[in-house]
Amino acid sequence: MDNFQIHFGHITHPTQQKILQSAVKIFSQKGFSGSTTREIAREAGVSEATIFRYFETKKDLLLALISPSMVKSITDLFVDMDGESEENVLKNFLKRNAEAIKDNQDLLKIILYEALFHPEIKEIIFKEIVQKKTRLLESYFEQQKRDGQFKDIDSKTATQTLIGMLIGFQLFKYAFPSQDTNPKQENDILDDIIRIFLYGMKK
Amino acid sequence: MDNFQIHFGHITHPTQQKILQSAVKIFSQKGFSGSTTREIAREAGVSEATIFRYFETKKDLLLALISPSMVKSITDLFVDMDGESEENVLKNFLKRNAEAIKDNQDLLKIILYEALFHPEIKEIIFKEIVQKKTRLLESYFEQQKRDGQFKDIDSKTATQTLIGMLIGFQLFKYAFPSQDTNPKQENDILDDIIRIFLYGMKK
Amino acid sequence: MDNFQIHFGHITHPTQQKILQSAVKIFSQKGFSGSTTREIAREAGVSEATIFRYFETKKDLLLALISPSMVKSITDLFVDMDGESEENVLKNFLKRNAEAIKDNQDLLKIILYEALFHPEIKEIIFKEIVQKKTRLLESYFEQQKRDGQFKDIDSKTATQTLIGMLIGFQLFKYAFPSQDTNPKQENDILDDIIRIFLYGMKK
Amino acid sequence: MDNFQIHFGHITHPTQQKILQSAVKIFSQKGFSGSTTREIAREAGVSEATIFRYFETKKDLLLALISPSMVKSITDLFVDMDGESEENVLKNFLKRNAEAIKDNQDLLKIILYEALFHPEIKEIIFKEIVQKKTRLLESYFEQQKRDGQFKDIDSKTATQTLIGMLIGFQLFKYAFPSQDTNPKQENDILDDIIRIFLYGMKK
DNA sequence: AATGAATGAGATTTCATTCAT
DNA sequence: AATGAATGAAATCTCATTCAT
Repeated sequence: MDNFQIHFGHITHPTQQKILQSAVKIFSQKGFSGSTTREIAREAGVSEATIFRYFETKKDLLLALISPSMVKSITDLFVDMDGESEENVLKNFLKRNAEAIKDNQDLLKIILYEALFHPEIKEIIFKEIVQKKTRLLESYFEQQKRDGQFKDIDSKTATQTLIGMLIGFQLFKYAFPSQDTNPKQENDILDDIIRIFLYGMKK
Repeated sequence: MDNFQIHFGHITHPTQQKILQSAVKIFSQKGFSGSTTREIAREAGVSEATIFRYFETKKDLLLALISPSMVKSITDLFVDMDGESEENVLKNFLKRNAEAIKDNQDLLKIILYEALFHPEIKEIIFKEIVQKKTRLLESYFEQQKRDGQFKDIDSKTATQTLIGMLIGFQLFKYAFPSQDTNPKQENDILDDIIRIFLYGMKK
Repeated sequence: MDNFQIHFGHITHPTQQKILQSAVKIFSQKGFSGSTTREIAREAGVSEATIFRYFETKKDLLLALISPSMVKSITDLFVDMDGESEENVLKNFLKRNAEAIKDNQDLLKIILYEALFHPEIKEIIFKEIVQKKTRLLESYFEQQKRDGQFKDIDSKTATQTLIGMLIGFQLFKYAFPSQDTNPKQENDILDDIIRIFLYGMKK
Repeated sequence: MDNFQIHFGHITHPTQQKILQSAVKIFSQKGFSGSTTREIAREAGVSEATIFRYFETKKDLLLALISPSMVKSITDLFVDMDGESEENVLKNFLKRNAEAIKDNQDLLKIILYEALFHPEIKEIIFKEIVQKKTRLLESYFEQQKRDGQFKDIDSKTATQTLIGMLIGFQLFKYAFPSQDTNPKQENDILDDIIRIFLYGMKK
């Protein structure tokens, strides 16, 4: 609805595409266990039997959504930290990530929440998302410290803090949207977040 | 297991207590939809019929865990912002919340996950947790700004940012615990987080 | 409600009385299989366990309501056919029966419905109600035929016909009461029924 | 068993037909609440799950039997009052109805008895059966009165009386069949009933 | 390639009944 | 005499999955 139509690049058959898209929609609304193959089939406009032609089990359907290649295609979009100033670098990073999150909110919702109960999903997240982002930021912070720009604050902590800020921003934006938690413009909020973080880090 | 035995203060009957505790354990491991009343009964050492003597439906069992009074008893523990210095005030706040989270991790996991799919739960969280913490922090920030201590950064944003930091900290601590994401001592990490935030906010 | 409080004469204990009365109420509203001992207990203001102190099984509770002595106490009220004229005799008969039905409608509803599914109840009805009424009427008709008052119509048929008329009257009165099926006064209707029957039978 | 195989005209699928027929059989033997879906499934030679493929709930299965269209198909068979003499007209009416009842006894048993506990069923009976028969007879009686054939007896009462007679006849025929309540031939009994009624009504 | 039909296994819920107090 | 607590057994209903076409 307020979501892009995800295209599952490595999947060829249009029926399979429809099923995957419907699964994203239903799973994100009701969770994996709370969804039925019947609903997904109905949403996709196919019979339940058809789902099982393409995916051996319901769990396989979930895992197809979260295949490493799938996750990679989301996270690889923005791997570089660039920009003319520190402020710009971080702002670019946050903004690109905010956009990637926005474009894939339903899928991310599924991934994050099902990770709680499926270790293999947690593993994928950790390897494909957490570690990558973490390393990227950590090495950036190390660089800045070496250049004498940043305080001597542990880079892991700084990384987790920044990611936490991003998550907090998303949380209030998506989880409690109508409740006017913050009337400011998204862009201004991101600017403020960066200000807090940067001035906190800078010498 | 790695969790305190929660005591549901307003519940009188020991059997009911056992059922609630078992429900917390099972729901937190498999999610509400993924759990069966049979498992909960087995865990509690009672028959399934006994569960339904105390809770009309499975959903009612979930809601009993998340009753406003329940949630209140968690969140009301620490309502004051106090301490001799700003640093101390914030550190106290974060630490107390970190402890409250630790003591109730299973229950919080359930609440956060199920809030996604049950609007009435989201409502409770919003009213009993988000709004309370938010207001507390916001008024503290407003005070600091008035006193000329803090920069003129939007208090809502500052609040969301600080909460995000806390969430980030928890996330890495609980979601990816074994993966040595951060070897530093918990206390030191909190100190660093506060340093970043405070120096970001201070004039 | 619109029903007398039946008193189960041979029952001594007040708790047992209450249970029987509640059973009549609930069974008549939902049928035997559709009622639960819980409802009956609640209605009687006792615990379910108490019901089973007085009645070994739920079925025994039903049978206690329909014990021959119970049924006898209803039907024996009016055993004579008397009156100064044929018209009066029949009218007295119909009226007394209409009253007996009115005073025991809930119990009769139960008896009639459950007779369908419990042969032992059907047996009781047949012996205690049908046969008695039937014999009474048949011998009256035989007498009238012998006296040259009535046509030579089979007495069994006449009996069944008259009873049918009474049932029809009751049916419209109780089954479709609000639907204004017949605005006339009850007494006038009975008069008309008797006129039809009597003029049909008389030579 | 002693019943025609009802064909549910508007239902297409043979499995659904089998289920409906089995439901008629079981419900008529044990009542709705006293029957289990397991028995019905066994009788129909399908799994319980299959029943719920065709009928969302057990109650829906009951209501499908008593759908207005179903009831209509029974009662619409005989709507005309015709014949050369009054005697013939009434005899035709009673006979046709007696036949319709015979052909659908199990279903009628269900309808009549469940109407006691399910207002929506009572409603259907009233609209589809009672009102139709009632109107038909009432207008016939009005006509006869206008033609000077019948006494000035209230037409509603006359109608209820005649219907009562028919019910009485059926009752003794079906409810106490083996007990030799009436050894006369069915046809003769109907003749007698009509004689009583007609001579009761005629001027 | 797609599906209508069917179901086994199991989930939730109900309910008559027991029993210790 | 009465009941709160508990439950075995069964009832209704669900759902992922299979299979013949």
